[in-house]
Amino acid sequence: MSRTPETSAVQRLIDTLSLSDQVRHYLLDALTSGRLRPGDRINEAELARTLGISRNPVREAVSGLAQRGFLVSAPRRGHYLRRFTPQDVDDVFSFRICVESFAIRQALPRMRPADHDDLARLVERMVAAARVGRLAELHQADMVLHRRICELSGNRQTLRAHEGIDTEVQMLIAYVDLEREPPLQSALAHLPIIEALASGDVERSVSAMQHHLETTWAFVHRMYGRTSRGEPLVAAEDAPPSQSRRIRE
Amino acid sequence: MSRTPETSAVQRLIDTLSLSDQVRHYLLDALTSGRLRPGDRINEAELARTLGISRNPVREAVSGLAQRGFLVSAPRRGHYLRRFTPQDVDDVFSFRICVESFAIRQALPRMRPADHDDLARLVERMVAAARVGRLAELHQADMVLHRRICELSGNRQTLRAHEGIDTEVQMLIAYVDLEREPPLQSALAHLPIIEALASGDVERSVSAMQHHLETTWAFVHRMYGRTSRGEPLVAAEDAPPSQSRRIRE
DNA sequence: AAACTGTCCACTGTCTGCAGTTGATGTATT
DNA sequence: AATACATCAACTGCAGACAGTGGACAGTTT
Repeated sequence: MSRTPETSAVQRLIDTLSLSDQVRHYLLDALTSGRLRPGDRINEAELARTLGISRNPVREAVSGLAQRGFLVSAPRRGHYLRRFTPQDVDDVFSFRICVESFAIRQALPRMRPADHDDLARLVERMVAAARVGRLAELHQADMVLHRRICELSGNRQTLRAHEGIDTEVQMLIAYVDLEREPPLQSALAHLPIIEALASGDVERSVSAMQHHLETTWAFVHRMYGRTSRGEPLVAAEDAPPSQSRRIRE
Repeated sequence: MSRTPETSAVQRLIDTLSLSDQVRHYLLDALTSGRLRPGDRINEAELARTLGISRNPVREAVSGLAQRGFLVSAPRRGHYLRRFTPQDVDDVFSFRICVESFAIRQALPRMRPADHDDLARLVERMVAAARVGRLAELHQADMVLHRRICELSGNRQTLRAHEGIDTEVQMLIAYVDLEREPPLQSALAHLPIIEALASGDVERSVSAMQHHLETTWAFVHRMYGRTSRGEPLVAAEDAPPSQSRRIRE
């Protein structure tokens, strides 16, 4: 049996997903990559045609993302990517600090040497990627590092919450990447965190994480101070309903 | 024009929801009320027949709840309510303490006298309900109180996270309400919290909240120590996939 | 010219039907 | 009797189609 390259293995895994799951990933990527911009509506029929499938899987994916808060829905008028306000940035990042600090507190006592090595390798990857300007790889490793800490906490609720936060953050920065933290600085900013973790000092680790997140927060906030000026900021969560059918029971 | 009672107004509001939204609420109620028990499978066709609708709205609701983690899905074999382990209890409650503490820190500086009165009235309702043994009303007010604090934080992420936690907690206690905290004690336990909030002392408020949640945590944990003994505890998140179709890119 | 009204189109929400898979039941084989 | 295999019913995943609504546009009125 001929060995297939890694991408094919991944591809085979993807192929086993239901169509609605594939659409969900497709849309999540569109959201977090900036291909879909705030205010953009999702045309179910058109998307279904584009993907070569029927509308049902599309609807399931879209409706699920709306339930999770990544899309807003206007009854009878479809779903769209909501707009972001400076307050959204503050909400996400302040909550993120809360969650990731908690993750560190739960993770650190459980961490073994191999885990510390893992994190160190991730930072190395970030630094290397930053040096050669591979930004995508840098941000990928960045995301993995933060998620890894949540995984190490062993708390499913924490990990789940982080998933949502991470998606929010990626959506926030997806379409305003005008000015980011310098890559190398961004990569090196994680060193104090893993060093503090390796030392076993919980409070120092939490402080380091908070400092790092506050820096990122400030960058994102600055972008929103500029880019969102004058735009209609508040998402239309209203919309008058209409029809009237009821389920039995 | 004849005035309709309040329930009709609510009913009219529900009627304006799409069928899938109605099913979603129906299922959430089934989950949190204990009508659906851990391990129970959801038969889409049967549920659709019961509700007198087609399978599509049912599928959308079910798939959304699965995406939010309230149901586990086994490809080609349907969705079911996952089983709960003692660790799930610990995960939920420790994270809940994290979130609600954070909510207090953000909410307290923003609270106005009217807000404190609001919370006080809720506790009064709880005590009154506890005295006359109206447990449903007690727990309802309890839930509203905790959510209200998250609302007062003004942080959408916090509120959203709390929604998930609250659902998890209700699912946890829905089918094991063998021994709960005595009603009156449960109601009175909230007094120190709102008193501390009224005094404006953040740290004391957080401590009071943590103490209260740890008490509840201990009660729920004790129930799981007993009831889940011997049962298959771990949810089946595995299941071998099969088919292979792909969306066009 | 502005506001109002009627018509039309695009899209969502829902329904019915079909194919493929899964798990179960029954049968044959050792 | 136990195991392997074939058969079958039930259910999920998906497709295609229809009805009703919302918004746009044009025509009419003041």
